[in-house]
Parts: sequence; C-alpha cells; structure tokens
Amino acid sequence: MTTAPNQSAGMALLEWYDRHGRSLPWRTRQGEAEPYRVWLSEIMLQQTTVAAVIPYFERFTARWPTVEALAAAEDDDLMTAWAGLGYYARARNLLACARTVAGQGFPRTADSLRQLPGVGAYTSSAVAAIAFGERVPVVDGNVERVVSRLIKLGVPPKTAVATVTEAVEAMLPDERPGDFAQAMMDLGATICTPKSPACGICPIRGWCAAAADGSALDYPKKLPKRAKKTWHGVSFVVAAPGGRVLMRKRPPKGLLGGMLEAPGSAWGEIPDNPFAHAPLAARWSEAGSINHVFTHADLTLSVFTAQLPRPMPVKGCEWYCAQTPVATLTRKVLTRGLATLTPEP
DNA sequence: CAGCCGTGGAT
DNA sequence: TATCCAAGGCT
Repeated sequence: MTTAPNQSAGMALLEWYDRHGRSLPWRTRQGEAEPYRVWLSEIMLQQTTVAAVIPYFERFTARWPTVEALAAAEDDDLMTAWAGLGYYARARNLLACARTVAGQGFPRTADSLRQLPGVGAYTSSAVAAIAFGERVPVVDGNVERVVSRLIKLGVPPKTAVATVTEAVEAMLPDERPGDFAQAMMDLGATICTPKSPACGICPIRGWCAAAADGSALDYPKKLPKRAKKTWHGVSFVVAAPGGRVLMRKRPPKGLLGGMLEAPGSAWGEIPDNPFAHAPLAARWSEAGSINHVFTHADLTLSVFTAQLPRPMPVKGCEWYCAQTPVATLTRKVLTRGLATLTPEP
C-alpha cells in the first residue's frame, strides 16, 4: 500500500525540480518571472510542443519585448509572425489580450486572468502561480497523466476534473507554487511520459499507486476517439513576375481564421468542375495534389497553377510575395504549384 | 458538452 | 503508414 499524494510528495518533487528541471527561455533562475514572458509562453504552449514554441518565443520577444510593444503591433504583422504555429485563434486572442492589459499590467490573480480572451482554467492558474506566486493548483495534460497514475484514476481525467484538482491541492507546498507547477509538468514531460514512464527514477514513486504495481501504462484512461472526416478541394496557384503570388484572406473566425490562402473551392466533396472555382481564366497546369492533416479532418487538395505576364487585379484576392509566412497548409499548396511552374533540373 | 481548432515529431 | 499526442480554449 502506498501513501496517497500529500505535501511531502510535493516537496520531494520540488527538490527533484531544483536538480533536474528543464532550462527554458521563459524561465528565470530565481524569484518571479516576467508576467509578459510567462503569459506569452503559456499561450504558445497550448497544445504545442516546447520544441515548436522556442523559436517563435525567441522571435516574438526580440521583436516585441513588452506587452505594450505587442499591443501596438499591426494585426497582419502578428498573424504573419504566428504563421506555422497553428491554432490561429490564439494569435487573435493574444493581441486582444495585449491591448486590454497594456499600460496597466496583467491582472495578478487566477480569477481575474481567467477573464482575458484565450486564457482558460489552465493558463490563468499557470500564470498566477508562475508569475505572481499565487498558491493555486495548475492542471494541464501532464498533470492529468501524473495524477491519473498516482491515484490509479479509473476514468478519463477530463471527466474527473475535481478529483484531479484535489489531488494536486493535496500535494501543493506552502511555498513556491510556480516552481511546483512547473515541476509537475517537467515530471510529466521527462519521467512520467505517456508511453515509456521511467518509474524507477521517479522522485515521487513512493506515493504512486500505479508505480507500486507496475500499471503506469494503464493510465490515464482514454476517451473513445472520434471518427475523422475526409475533405477534398481545389486550389489555384497563380504566379507573376517579381516572385508574386495571388492569395486571399480567409474569414476572421473558424479554420485558419484570418490567414492567407491560395484561391479555390470550399472543402468537402470532390468538386465536379474544378475550374468553376478558378479565380480567373488562364492556361492551367496540373500540379498534383497535397494532403494535410487537421485535428478533426484529413484534407486533399488538387493544385492547378498558371503563370501570368504581370500581376493583374483579381476580385477578392491580392498579390503577395511568395515568401510571405503563411499557414503550413498554404505553404504546401504554394510550394507544389510554384515547383510545377519552375521545375527543378 | 462534444466538436471544433494546426502542426510536427515520436513511435 | 497509422496513430498518438503536446503547458487548452471556445461554443
């Protein structure tokens, strides 16, 4: 029989964190971190790996060193800087949030942070704990997994938020709530991993019911996964001299909201007449197709391409530099189309 | 509240 | 290739 997670486990975890915690660009060595950097990193890290975030974080903080600087950014510049990172609603919320906070500083409690756009239960508590030292439980995916194993939680953690939160509160030390939150996440990221947990070197295995009977891989219990849709569509890559390419801006909300794309059809059933969706009359070349995986759908786009002698006005579209940062899907389409126009030897 | 919302890396 | 999944939030 193991001891249920308690404050001693929390303190053991803090000692481990002091020796083995990761060094990351948004972390400071001692004391409270800059709220701006903590908030920015937490938004970027939503459902996004540390490795993917780091270069974006470095670029953002170099270009916009303060929340006031970020608040003064143009919408298009912000979206362009975010291009490739995904979940673009985060970028729109980021800017709205910065403009709300600029000049008066961030709210300093989880409850007040929670009112900001794009800041939910996790992010509000994480920023409050890490940047302002509020003693609140922080529950992310890592913590859900760690706790599921500690107490052998028999249901998916999303369906037992109160139980998970109570377990974290039971462990929460009196001091250093921010370090404790980051320690839990580091433990989940480096020791208590999804597929190969290193229970043998875990600093809190003495409190872990799953480690005690070798059942860590049975947790967390998973929700049944839902079926994916398959979408089809057509895209048209139109090039003009000077490295120009024709694009349009997607509607501000929804999938890839506010991002640039090559003109073409809506996505769904296979279009019966692809050229009905062409932005203009031209001699089209087939450029093959590209595949793209969204969280909830697989997309296949047939790409057609044409070269114009010069840029000309097209309703609903504008001409852009082909190197403009765009969402990954659009980058795939442009690359495919432009490669067909200028084939490699 | 279950579905929507990106992407890239690991296995 | 298929699948999972990574510091979630919104509706």
